[in-house]
Amino acid sequence: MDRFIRRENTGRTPATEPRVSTYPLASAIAEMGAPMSFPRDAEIYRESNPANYLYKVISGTVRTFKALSNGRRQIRAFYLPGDIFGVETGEKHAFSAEAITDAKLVVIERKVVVALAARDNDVARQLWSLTSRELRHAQDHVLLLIQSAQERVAGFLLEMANRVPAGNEIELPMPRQDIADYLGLTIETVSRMLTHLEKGATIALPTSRRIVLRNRSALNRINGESGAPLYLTTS
Amino acid sequence: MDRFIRRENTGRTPATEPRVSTYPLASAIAEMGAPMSFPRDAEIYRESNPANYLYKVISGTVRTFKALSNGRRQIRAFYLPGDIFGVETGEKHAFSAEAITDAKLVVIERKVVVALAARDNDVARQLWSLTSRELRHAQDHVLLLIQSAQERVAGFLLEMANRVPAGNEIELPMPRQDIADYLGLTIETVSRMLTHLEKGATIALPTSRRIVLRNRSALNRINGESGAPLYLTTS
DNA sequence: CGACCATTTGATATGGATCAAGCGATGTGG
DNA sequence: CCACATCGCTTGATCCATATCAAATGGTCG
Repeated sequence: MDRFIRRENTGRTPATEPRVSTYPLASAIAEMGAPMSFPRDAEIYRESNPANYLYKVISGTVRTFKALSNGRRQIRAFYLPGDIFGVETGEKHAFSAEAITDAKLVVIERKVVVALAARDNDVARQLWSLTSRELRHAQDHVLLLIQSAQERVAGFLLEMANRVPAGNEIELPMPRQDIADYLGLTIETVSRMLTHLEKGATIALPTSRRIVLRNRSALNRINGESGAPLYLTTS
Repeated sequence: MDRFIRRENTGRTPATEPRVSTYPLASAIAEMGAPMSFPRDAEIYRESNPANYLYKVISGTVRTFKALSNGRRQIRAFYLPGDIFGVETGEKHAFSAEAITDAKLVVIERKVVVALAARDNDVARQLWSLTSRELRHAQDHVLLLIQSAQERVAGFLLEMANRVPAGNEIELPMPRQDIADYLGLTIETVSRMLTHLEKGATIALPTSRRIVLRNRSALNRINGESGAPLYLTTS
């Protein structure tokens, strides 16, 4: 796959989850998956590569994206610890995946999971549910993209805040360029919208990567529509 | 549901498909579904209504959309004859559905299909596959929305042309406003892009609803990236 | 300390929205 | 059957949000 990929010292993580889990997919990944580490900006897989593996994020952040002809890039999603990605509808990946920060993943062969799903309805249902999550996310993404720059940035912040339920402070793992490519804006516009929100006391920016939501209802008001994006966390 | 809905004279359509079909979902719908007619602009279901039915388009065109707070509207998809819609990930519809033209649908209870899926893996797989199609479509939609107005319109025309494999002439069932709401543009911009394409001899517009693709490769060039959207036809 | 990279800030350009009017087809009533 | 109202679409003029181009700032690492 890539020169950056290397197997961990295979000291299996202690099974903190019950052996007969209500989440058989999660257990399967935990028990049969291989831990792997990727340094910052390493490629995990590339668009049009065969989709032979599923990935679960243990630590770090991953982006999936599509590179466009004109050099632009469309980021489809960010995956945080606990998220599963790489579930493809076809034989090939439709997007590329890269580590945004140093990341630890657990990797499991697709065919193992598919075989499991054939025997175990719960696994099948969970796979289907992963696709559903992706669908909901893509639909929310569409909704974001038809809004103004202000609204998109507000929506993005709320989305991230919902995924990291750690109060009102978010540590953004990704650079401005990634946010811009996710929102279909330029980094300059993203930056301006953030400083504008800061001037309005809606957020604070202790550092460029750390964002304090000082007025969530104002953000929700800006965001207007679109309801809480349930998002891609493994239940 | 709605005052417009009325059952057909229940003369079942003759089963042209083999009794033991390779598409058990399609047969189930054909055999157990109820035919219904909707006049132009009739509501089929509304956002947040319980999602108790699946729908298959027999004739006519359907749009699904979300109404936004500011009066705007985001059209998610157009469904043509043969397409199945109404498959929801949750208990409630996330979008509303309306007939764009007079439309004949076949309606089947969700729980019937779900029960069938529990026994028949093929049905389950087909349901999953419907979600996958929707996902692919939503992803293609995202890709459209980050492009220029020119590119979006070109992409839309190619998408429609791929779905109606009737040569180079498309009969658009929807008004400009629907196209605009699908592409996140205004009707004026859509109109301008079309006349611009016409002036460049890329398309012809015998009537406002009828579009002749005179130079598909030029359209593909404008569209640039994004690969053929496989789209939502029932296999 | 100095180089580098990410981010912010500023000045200007531009694509698409908005506002407004005209046009053509369709349907209705006199 | 024609005149007129209506509706969907196109065309034109102007405005504005965001892109683009350019430079300054700040933070990080050798």
